[in-house]
Amino acid sequence: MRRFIQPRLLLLLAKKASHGYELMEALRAIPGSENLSDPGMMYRTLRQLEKAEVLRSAWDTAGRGPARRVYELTKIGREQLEAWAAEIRKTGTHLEEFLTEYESIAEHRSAKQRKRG
Amino acid sequence: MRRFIQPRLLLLLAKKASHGYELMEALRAIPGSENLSDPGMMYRTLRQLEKAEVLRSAWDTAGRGPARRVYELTKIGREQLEAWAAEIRKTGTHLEEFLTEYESIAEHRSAKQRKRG
DNA sequence: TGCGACTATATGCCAGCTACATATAGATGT
DNA sequence: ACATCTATATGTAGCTGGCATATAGTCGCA
Repeated sequence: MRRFIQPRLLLLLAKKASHGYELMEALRAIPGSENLSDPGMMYRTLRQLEKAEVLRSAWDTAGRGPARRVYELTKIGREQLEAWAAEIRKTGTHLEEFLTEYESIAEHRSAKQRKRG
Repeated sequence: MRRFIQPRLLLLLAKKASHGYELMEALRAIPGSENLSDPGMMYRTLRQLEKAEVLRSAWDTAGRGPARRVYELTKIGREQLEAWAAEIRKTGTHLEEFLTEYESIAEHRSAKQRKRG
């Protein structure tokens, strides 16, 4: 699934507004999404989503450490997330169909092998 | 899922040796794989898989129409397909986890909306 | 026999994406 | 003062995907 970082970010932000660094660490903690936690990808993707009005951001200078750019979902963002969910459901179905097909021929093959052996 | 054309081709070829044009039409007929049926992609991917010794090919001049380059799986190819299946199973799991999470927050949101309304 | 449609393989190109490296800088602890 | 951590951002090179284009054999048919 291409651009899986996008739905992952939107889902995280749907739960709670957050900034790049925190999102990066959150992704790092999700099995199967570790590879999405590259800072380069992160920040560029966030800016791109903001440009598309899927997210909006504001600087947060309170708290400790350097200033953070805090992102939150817009209405478009919530709709986008729903669209992603629909697409991911479809993709999941296609993957299952693939596996069913694969297992049917794989079993066929091992049946023949049992016969031969 | 990146490069989904590869597992799809390998699965088709695991069932039956075939050539580019036929594989293209086969993909076109599989729901969710229509977009993989571009001839440019097809032929390049097939050559690439042959170079990686996942497939082997031979010209077939019998039958009607122009000569066809017929591909079949190698042993490496069958192993590769099995590896793809394993990866796809994993990806499927991650997608399900995503959807479960999404549905939990989506439900939460609509519960709040019902309360408000 | 000439022409269009179909079958078949192949290359060119470019925009966008990904991975990896690097730059910058404020805050914190010792 | 210096290292480490937090935080954001850019540079770049290679790969991928989508779309267009080239080439050519075969078939049906008018």
